[in-house]
Amino acid sequence: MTRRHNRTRAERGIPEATVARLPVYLRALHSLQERGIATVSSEELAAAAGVNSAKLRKDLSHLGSYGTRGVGYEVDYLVYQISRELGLTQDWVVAIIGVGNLGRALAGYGGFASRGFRVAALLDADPAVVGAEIAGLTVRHIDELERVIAEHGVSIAVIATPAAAAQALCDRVVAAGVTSVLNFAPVVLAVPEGVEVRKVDLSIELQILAFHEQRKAGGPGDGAADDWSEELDEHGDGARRERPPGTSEYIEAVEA
Amino acid sequence: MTRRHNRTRAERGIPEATVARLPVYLRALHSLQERGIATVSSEELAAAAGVNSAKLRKDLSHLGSYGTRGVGYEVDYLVYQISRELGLTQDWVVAIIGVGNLGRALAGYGGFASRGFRVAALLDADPAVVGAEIAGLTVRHIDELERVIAEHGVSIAVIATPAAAAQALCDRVVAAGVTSVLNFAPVVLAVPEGVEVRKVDLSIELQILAFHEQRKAGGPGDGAADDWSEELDEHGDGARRERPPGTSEYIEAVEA
DNA sequence: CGCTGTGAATTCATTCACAGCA
DNA sequence: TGCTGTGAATGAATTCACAGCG
Repeated sequence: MTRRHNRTRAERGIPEATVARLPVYLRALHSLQERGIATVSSEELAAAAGVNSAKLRKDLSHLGSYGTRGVGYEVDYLVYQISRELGLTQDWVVAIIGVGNLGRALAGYGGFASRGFRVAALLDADPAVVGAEIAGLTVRHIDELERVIAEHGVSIAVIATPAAAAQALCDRVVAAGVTSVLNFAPVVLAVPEGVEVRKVDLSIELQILAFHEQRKAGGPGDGAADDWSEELDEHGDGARRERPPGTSEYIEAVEA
Repeated sequence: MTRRHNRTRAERGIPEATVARLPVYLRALHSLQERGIATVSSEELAAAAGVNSAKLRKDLSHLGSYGTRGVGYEVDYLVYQISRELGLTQDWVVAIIGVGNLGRALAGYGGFASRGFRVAALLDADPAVVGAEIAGLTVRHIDELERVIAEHGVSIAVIATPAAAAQALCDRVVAAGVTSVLNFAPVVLAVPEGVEVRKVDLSIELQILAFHEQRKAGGPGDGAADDWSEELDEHGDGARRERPPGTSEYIEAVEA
């Protein structure tokens, strides 16, 4: 099935880097739609998306030839093509696992409901929160995970639990047939071939910012000696720097 | 200042891709520390971090020669070197702007406090939330933004407001001297040269997952016709697909 | 003419494979 | 011997620059 007429469609496979930018273009295009703009040039759209125009054109060329030379792109048409390419013309059923602070924020997040993503279930292990109604859904107990996934036909699981629980829950959702996972817990999840995991990690983003911030201030270590082994001796075997090391995992990513 | 003795340090500049992975290595190393493991090979550490060992070794080689041939890396030492490189041996003062669901989740997030990041202020525009105490901090009014930034020496701003407010607030924090921004609002922020912005966008992550999920199911469009202009005629100029387009921006990213 | 679409050139990142040191 | 550290090889992404079409 699929591929009926192959007009100009690039054969197989859009580069990952391009896929990651398509949602950004889509958002910029929606914003143009709202302002009633019907046509846009690569230069303008690129500016709105925060990339340069050559990159934008190359990205779009991977989807096909959807522009008009000398004119630009028709906004509505491009919205449709990108949406279709991203799979947003169909609905995806999402379950949120872990209804702590973050889980709640996600459950109430407009972005989920608004464009092809339907949050169908919230799950948690804490009896104090099971049964509560959040964002119009009743929180189910984690024991019901497999049943809930089958019941609703969940295809994307969002993991917003503490680090310690994440891998076991991931294993369970995968065993139950889910092949896409969005992970907010600060662990590297191991999954079998064919399962896609994406990770959102606040701590990592901050650390990357810190790196650049430090670089601006002039090189690493700022004041600390570069030679460590000598200091090790000073301190005995402990080898501690400014702060004592954290007691446990970096982050406990929310939990009710 | 800085660069005293230049031993084996790679001259200037660690690749971005490497910087983005250092926090992952660091977390894996912390986990090893907790388990009392003193030494680790590139193979083991790479497995824990979810990368291959050649990549890990090359990444670490950008920091210097911190391993021992035939043995591996000393965990404590490597933790210190990576921390220093990332700038985690000093404290960074963070302000969270927008105390909606997400802002609250962030304020309570262990990862901020636990490793060099100190949340010093919460700000919001909503009078109903200003003055409230959240995670041990009193929420200040957004009018006080500049004062609060100066007062606490904020160097990283976290923007967790609705999309519409984000750019204006970003301009203000930048004008107040902040050069690192972590943006949760679904907009592309424009900033002057020298200011670093990182973006966390839940909607984009989901869309990328949807793309891969769709690909597994076999090509885009799944059932929808590929030729669109004909359908355009059918529908008049509206050109709407399955769902009506969202009313406004994709996402309103939280707000009290 | 003004713009898109795209080969060619370049830069950046990953992987290979092994020399060299502990 | 067993590992790290790294040149060299490969592959991916970006950018350049312009041919070609509306």
